[in-house]
Amino acid sequence: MDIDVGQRLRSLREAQNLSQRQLAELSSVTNGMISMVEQNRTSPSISSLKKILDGLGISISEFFAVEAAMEETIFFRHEDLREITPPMAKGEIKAVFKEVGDAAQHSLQMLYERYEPGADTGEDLYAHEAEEAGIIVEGHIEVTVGDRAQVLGPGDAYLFDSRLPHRFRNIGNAACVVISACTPPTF
Amino acid sequence: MDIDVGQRLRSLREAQNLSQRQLAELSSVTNGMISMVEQNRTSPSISSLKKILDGLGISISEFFAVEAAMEETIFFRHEDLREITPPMAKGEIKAVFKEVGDAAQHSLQMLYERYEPGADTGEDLYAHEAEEAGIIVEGHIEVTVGDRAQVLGPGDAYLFDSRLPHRFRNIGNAACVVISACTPPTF
DNA sequence: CCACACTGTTTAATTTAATGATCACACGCG
DNA sequence: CGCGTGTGATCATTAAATTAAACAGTGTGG
Repeated sequence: MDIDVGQRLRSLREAQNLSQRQLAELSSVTNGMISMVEQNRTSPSISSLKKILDGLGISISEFFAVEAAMEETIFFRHEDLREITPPMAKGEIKAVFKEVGDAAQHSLQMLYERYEPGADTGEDLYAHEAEEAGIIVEGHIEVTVGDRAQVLGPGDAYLFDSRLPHRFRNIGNAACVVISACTPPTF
Repeated sequence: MDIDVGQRLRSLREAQNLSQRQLAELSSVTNGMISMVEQNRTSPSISSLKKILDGLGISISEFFAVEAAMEETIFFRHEDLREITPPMAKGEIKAVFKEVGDAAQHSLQMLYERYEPGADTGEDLYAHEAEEAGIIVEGHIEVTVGDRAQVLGPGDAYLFDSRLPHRFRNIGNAACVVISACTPPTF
């Protein structure tokens, strides 16, 4: 599932009608290297790739932006939701999840989460650029995001950037059910 | 607006409680190099960075996702959710929504939807590429997506591409509550 | 107290990327 | 043809990434 860096770089350059030498001038790298990279004869360092992409006016994150979307299954019975509860937690987390072999690529993931009294996810830090949101359906739960904490009850909601460290703790004495979503999936 | 590759890599590794050597084992690179990269003493090649990120289970594109806004509203009391019920529907739809003036840009929208008996959204078709998912919390509802229809109950879920025409109808005699999410916002 | 396992860092050798110049081909023009 | 200028690819050299092994620090337990 590798992206062909060389191929992609070449088409980006050609899309701007630049020659390897012109781009080399804009990028402060040599045309020879651009040639090598486009042929995948060398794997450029991040710093070098960044120089080249600067010349193209493209950011690294844009360069690596990928897209894919194929679907089939639409409806999911509750017993078909995939159990993805982390080992340490009291409670359960179930995901709306397509089993389709290798390429189950979605931009949205929906979770059913049930936290028993005392459940604690611990601090979590996801790398992925994503947003995470949820609505409390039943019970109460303490949600900590970054340095802010709050106890939420039925109907309350949260929405934050997934890269912020976050933590869920059921500090009450009844189970708590949360329906949450994040984008993109982090698995 | 460079992101600190080394620092970012380190926090990602630590978020998974991995030592440099453990990650090295998973990544097929040496622990020494991981040390160097984390200190920004070398700029890894794309292939090397990819190996390392493979060991962390994250993709290059995810890695380069840019840092963004931090200080924002995170928690939402139920009475603060914005009412966005379409005029014709029986029931209500409330959105987790930030009022912040101009730049309320999110990739995820979370909805609390309540359908009274007889409620019917009618056919809906959104032009833009997005995904829509939901989990039924209470009651039953008939969900039609494209040419497929199904009656879902508590705990059941759905997930589909927003470009498919879709429709929700409460054909029972009790209210139905659905928590749903879509990405990106469609308003 | 010493040995052991673990952490991250550093050093020296090797492999590889990156440079600057050259090569080879194509096109237009006198 | 013969020359100038453009393209991308290639060759030796240099600079840098990468390796493998050693170094230094922190517990932990016999």
